[in-house]
Amino acid sequence: MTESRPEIASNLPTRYAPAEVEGALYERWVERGYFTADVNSDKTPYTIVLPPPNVTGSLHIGHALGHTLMDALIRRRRMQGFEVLWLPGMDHAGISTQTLVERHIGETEGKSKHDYAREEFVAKVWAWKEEYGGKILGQMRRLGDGVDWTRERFTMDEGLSAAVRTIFKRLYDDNLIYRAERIINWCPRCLTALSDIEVDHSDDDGELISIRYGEGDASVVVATTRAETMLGDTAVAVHPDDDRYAHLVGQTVTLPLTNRRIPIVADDHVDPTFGTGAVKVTPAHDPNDFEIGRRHGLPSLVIMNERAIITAPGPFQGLDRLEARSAVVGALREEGRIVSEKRPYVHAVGHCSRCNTVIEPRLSLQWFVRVETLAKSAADAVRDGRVAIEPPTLAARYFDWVDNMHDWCISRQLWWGHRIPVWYSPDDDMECFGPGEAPPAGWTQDPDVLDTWFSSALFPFSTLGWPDETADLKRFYPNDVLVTGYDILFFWVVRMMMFGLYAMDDVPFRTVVLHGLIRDQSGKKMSKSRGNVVDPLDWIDAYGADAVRFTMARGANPGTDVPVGEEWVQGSRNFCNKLWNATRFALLNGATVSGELPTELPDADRWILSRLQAVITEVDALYERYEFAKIADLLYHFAWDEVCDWYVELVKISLASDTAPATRRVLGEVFDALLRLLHPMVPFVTEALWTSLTGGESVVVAPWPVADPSRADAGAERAVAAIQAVVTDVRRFRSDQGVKPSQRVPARLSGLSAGEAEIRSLVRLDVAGSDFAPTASLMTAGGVTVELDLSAAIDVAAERARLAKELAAARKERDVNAAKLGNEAFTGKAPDAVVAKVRDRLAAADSDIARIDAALTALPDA
RNA sequence: GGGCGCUUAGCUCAGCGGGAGAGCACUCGGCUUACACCCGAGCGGUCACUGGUUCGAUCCCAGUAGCGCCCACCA
Repeated sequence: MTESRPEIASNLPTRYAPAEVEGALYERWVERGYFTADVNSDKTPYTIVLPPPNVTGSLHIGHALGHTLMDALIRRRRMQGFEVLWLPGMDHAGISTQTLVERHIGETEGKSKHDYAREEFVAKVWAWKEEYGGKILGQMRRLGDGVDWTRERFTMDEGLSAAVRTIFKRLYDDNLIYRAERIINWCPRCLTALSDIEVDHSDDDGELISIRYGEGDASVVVATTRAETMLGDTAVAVHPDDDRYAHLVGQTVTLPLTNRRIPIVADDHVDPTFGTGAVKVTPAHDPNDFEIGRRHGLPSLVIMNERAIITAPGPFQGLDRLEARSAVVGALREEGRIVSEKRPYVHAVGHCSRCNTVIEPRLSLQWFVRVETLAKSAADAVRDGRVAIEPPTLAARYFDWVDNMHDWCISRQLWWGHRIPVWYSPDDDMECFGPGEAPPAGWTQDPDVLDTWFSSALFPFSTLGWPDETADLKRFYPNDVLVTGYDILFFWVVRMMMFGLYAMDDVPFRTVVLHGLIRDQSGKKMSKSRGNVVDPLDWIDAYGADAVRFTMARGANPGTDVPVGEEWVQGSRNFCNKLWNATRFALLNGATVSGELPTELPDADRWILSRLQAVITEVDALYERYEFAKIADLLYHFAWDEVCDWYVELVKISLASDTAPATRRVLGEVFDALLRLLHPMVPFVTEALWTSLTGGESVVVAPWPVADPSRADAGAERAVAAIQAVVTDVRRFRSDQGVKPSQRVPARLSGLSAGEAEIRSLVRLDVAGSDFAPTASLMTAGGVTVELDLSAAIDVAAERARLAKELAAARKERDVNAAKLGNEAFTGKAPDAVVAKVRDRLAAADSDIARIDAALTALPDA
C-alpha cells in the first residue's frame, strides 16, 4: 500500500536539510541515466560543452556561476523534450600543471624536472593527474551539474590528441601554420614563449634615460627605458622627414661602452615628436626594432640568454637584466653620456599572466598560426548572424579583437602538452606527420608542445569524435550554446570559432552567452591578496547546493559582474526552506495532482492559476534571452509573495469548506508547476518536494510547464486585488493602532461584493455580534467600509496623522494628473492609452480624496 | 594612447520616454497550528552634475566630474 500524501508530509521535517538529500539524489540521477544523451533518439538535440576546467583545478566560485547557468539551460531543455547533451571535460593546462608537478616533485622527492628524462617527467605528470587531478569533477557533483559522465573527455586523451594532430597537419599543409624566427613574448621564469593574450600589461614605475651616442656634430641623443639593451643596438633610427637629423642619415655613430659603429637609418616608425626624435634600435630585443631591423637589413645581436642574463662579452656579462640596467647607466654616466634621467617614469610593462614575471621580448624560432583568413571567417560568422553573442553589447569587444589579431604563437617550451607533430631529418629537412603516420628512422621530433588553448579550441567537435565521422558528431555539432565568462572571449571563444569554422565548415555554436565575473559583496574583485576569495564548497556545506546556485542565478544579469556575499546565500537558503514548507503545507492539506482541473473554482484558485500562466510565459521569454537574474527574481517573488503570502493564506478558507476538493486539486497543480519551473535552478529541493508531492519518478524528466491561455482570468485577478487592498488597509490600521496580530476584533464590512470570509480570515475580524459597538470606521480602497469594535479607544491622533499623510499624497496625485489633462499639448500629442491612464488615475485620486476626507470627518475629536 | 561601460534607497543592483523598484540592512508589532531560515506594518531616493530634444526625461542627445574594465610594439 502506498503512503498517502499527508503521511509523507508529516514525515518531512519543518526545515529543509540539503546535506541529507543532495548526495543521494545526485547519484540516483546518474544511475538512472538522466544525464546520458541518446544519440539514437528522435528528439531534437541540444548541446552545450562545458568549458573544460584545468585538471589541476578545484571548483571556485566562478565555476559555480557558469555551471549553474549551463545546468539550468540544460535541465530546462531536457524537460522540454530535447535530447540534451552537456559534455564534460578537463584541460591539461600545460604551464600550470607542469609547474605544479615540478613543485610537487621538489617537495616530495627533493628533485627537479631536470633530474628526469622528458619521458619520465611526463609519466610523472600523468601519475600526478591520476592521483590528484580531476578533483573538480567530484565537486561538480556537489553542485548538481547534470553532465553526461559517459562522455567525459580530457584534452590529452587519445582521441583529442589525434584531433590535435589532425588539425595541425591540415593547417600545416594549408600553409596556415608556419615556423619563423620572431620576437615573441618570453617568460624568463617559465622559460617558454607566450602568446600575446598571456601577457598582462600594467603601468609600472621605470626610468627614461637619455643617452648621447657619437661625438660632436655627429652625435644623437636617444631615450630608453631599457638602457641595458643598448649593448645590442645595431642602429639609431630617425624619421625620414626630420630635418634635424637629415644630415646624419647614412652616417654612423660610435655606440658607447662597445666602440661598435652603428648606422643611422631613416624609418617611418619613428615619431619625431617623441623625445629627441631619435631611437636606438635593438632588433633582437624589441618587436619594433626587429621590424626596423628587417626593413634596413640590420643584424640582430642577441645579448641575453633565456633567463634574461646578459651574455654579451664584457663587464656586464652574467648580470641579470635589472642589475645590468643600473650598471650600464652607471657606466654611461661615468663617460658623461647621460643627458637626462627621468625617474620614476611610468610606462606599460608586460607581465607573464601565469607568474607575473616581467616579459622579455625575445628573438627565437617558434611556431605560429597564420590567423588572417581564420579570423576573418570567425568575424563574419558573428557579423552575418550565424553566431549570436549575448549580451550583444559584448560583440564589439569580439570584433575589436578578431579584426586586429596578430599571428598566434602556438609553441611552448614545455614538456607537458601536445608535442608539435613535426620531425626533422638529419639534414634539417622538416615534415609534419598526421596521426598514424610515422617519420623515417633517425628523424627527431620538434621538442616543443602546443599552447594549451590550441587543443581547447577544438573542444566543440574533438569531444564528439572528430576527425571520425561519428554519430555523436553528426548529431550534436554544432553545439547550441556556449556559456563562459567574458574574460575568456579572446582566449577560447575566438579560437573555437576559428578552428570550428575551419575544420567543420560550420560554426561551433549558435549562441555565445557571456556572464560576468564574481565579485565580493562590496563589488570588489575576488583575489587571494585581498583575502576575499570564497570557496563555494564551504557555502554548499553550510547552505546547500541549491542556495549557492540560486544566488548565482539571481545575480546573473547578462554580461555584468556578479557580487555575492554570504548573507545572499542565506537568503537563497531561506527561499529553499520557504519552498519546502509551502509544499509541506500543500501535502498536509491533501493537494492532488491528477485529474482535470475543476471548472467551478473559488476566486483565489482561479486567480493563482491565471497568474501561473503569466509567469510561465514570462519565464520562457526570459530564458530565450538568457536573463537568469530576472527569471530567478520573477520566480522568487511569484513563489514567495503571491503563492505563499496570499494564495496559501486565502486557500485556508476554501480548505475548510465544501470547495476543498477542488482547491486541493489547484493547490497540487500550482505547486507541481512551480517546482518544475524552479527545478533548473534549484534541482535538489525541487526534486525532493516534487516526488513527494506527485509521487512521480523524477522532476528531472518531468515535462516543462506550458502556459494555458484559457486559464487567464481577469475577473479573478480583480477580485483578489480587491481583497488585497482591503486586507492591506485593515492591517495597516491594526498595526498603527497597536492591535496585536493575534487579537480578534469584531467588525462589520460593507460595500463588498465578494471575499468577506477571506478578508475576515486574513485580518482576524470576527462577525459582529448583538453587542457590536464600533469605535472605528475604516474607509478602504474600492468603497469598502470596515467598522471595527476595538475594546479600547483608538489612537485618534495616530490615525489622523496617517490619513493626513495619505490625503497629501492623494492630492498631489490629483494635481499632477489634472495638470497633465489641462495641458492641450499633452492631450493632443500623447497616445490615447496614456491619456486614458492619466484620466483613470485622476478619478482614482479624486475618490481617494473623498474617502479620506470622509474618514477624517468621521474621526472623533482628539 | 585608443575603445567601452558605470554613477538610482545605508549596501549590492534591476528599471532605460509616460505613476521611482528588489534583496539585504534598519524601525515597530507578533511563536496568527506550512515555515521565526517566519509573519504583518513601516522608514528610506532633487535617479552624479550642467545644458538640450520632447506635451512629458531616471530613461534620448551633448558636455562636465568621479569610478571601473578592455585593448595597445611610442622608445
